[in-house]
Amino acid sequence: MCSQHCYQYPRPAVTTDVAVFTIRDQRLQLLLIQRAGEPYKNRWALPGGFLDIEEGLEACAKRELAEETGISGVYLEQLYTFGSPNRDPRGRVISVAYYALVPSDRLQLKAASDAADVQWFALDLLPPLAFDHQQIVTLARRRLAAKLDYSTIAFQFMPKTFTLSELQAVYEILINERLDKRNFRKKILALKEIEAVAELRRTGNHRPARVYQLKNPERVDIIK
Amino acid sequence: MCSQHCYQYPRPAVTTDVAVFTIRDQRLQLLLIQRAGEPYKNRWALPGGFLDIEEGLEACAKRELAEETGISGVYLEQLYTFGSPNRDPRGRVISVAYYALVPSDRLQLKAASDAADVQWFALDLLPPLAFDHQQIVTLARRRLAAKLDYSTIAFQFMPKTFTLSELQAVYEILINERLDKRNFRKKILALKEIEAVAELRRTGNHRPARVYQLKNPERVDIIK
DNA sequence: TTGACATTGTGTATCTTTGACACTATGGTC
DNA sequence: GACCATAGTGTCAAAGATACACAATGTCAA
Repeated sequence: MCSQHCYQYPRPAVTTDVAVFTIRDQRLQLLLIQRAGEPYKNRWALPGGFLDIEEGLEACAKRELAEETGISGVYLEQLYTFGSPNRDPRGRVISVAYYALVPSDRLQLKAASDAADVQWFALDLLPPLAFDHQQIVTLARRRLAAKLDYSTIAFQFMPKTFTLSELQAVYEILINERLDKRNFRKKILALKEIEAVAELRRTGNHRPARVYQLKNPERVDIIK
Repeated sequence: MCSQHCYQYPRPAVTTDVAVFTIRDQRLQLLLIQRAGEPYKNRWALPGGFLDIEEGLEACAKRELAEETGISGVYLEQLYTFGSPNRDPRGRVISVAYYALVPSDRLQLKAASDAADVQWFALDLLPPLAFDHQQIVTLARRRLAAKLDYSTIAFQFMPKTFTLSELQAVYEILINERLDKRNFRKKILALKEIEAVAELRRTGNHRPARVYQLKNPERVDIIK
């Protein structure tokens, strides 16, 4: 018996999956959802799902991300396409993987109803993941590290306004290394990507910090 | 009436396409095939075709490349996945694009029978291409240019053995700029990726050149 | 055989970039 | 007003990148 959609040759199913990173509690963290159904029931997995037939790939990634986690309007970039014949026990499934970066002031996940099954995890304490999702995460982490060196991608983790110390903390977490304050500020300001705003930020009993914002918040530039 | 393969939800077709580059006649060139059937009949297009249901993505790219052009055993890397809903008039088709680099001593294409429809084109003199293939080519060219700076990818254009002058000529073509001979040699030799072989190369009435080969011919290293 | 030719192969000096390093400025709190 | 905590600032040295010119070698022809 035939289902509704029939083709002369067999076709793989196509999904998108998204590795969503943020910086939370001074750590690089990844957003996972707990699978409700088979296969890999109850395992944690990347948000994602099947491509609608009339929908662009990036649109699918954005839609699934919004539906499953409530996140939208964040930096999103295609990562790699995974298509091992055996990566999904249900049959042939091609996954176009994306990664996304969420600023630390946008961590609120979707409505409490099923918030239990959406959760941030520190990247070095991930639970076992469904499918080949660990592979996707590893590749995304590598790409992120590489792009730090030659692009302004790290700015995508920042809220609209931030201090240079906050920015430095983000870089330090991402590369897992301490940086020299003076050299860091020199290098960042030389990029001419950020500008000071009028306001100062006072947090605690010490000198307040200047506050900066991106000149082109959406844009990620290739530098050097 | 149903064809043989039926699914509950509609599925896109999945193809791979490959942008194959080489250096020929002192120019960067691209391999194209002329389409025999509709759509875009008689237009030039990238080699590629539909994914077999049991076949890995890279395997598909390699198979199509071998079938359509006779080329195999060359450097091949996944580039990007294109999936605009309207990129193919036949319906929804996702294309996983690859790019490949062919050494200049392996330019012989497949058997003469249909050699007429497989041809090298200088990259700056491409005919109009089918589908969104021009977009794929443009992206591949950009990736290639970027990788020149931070990897040893250019070596993949070289035959097994080559002189430093030949290598320099390849770099000059790729970046479209003259390079200083002494600085170039210094930088290349510092990579420790190539070693001299015993032989010398004599071509013309002048001093013969030392001949080098890659220490790890398959490998492309990230440098710096 | 020797001189002209064409290309190979080599070193140094300068400039630019990167990295190391420590103290003063400012506002809050007691 | 003294103490505390973090913000903010400049210089010197090392390393890396760039500019630059001539001697070495084999072929060919006279």
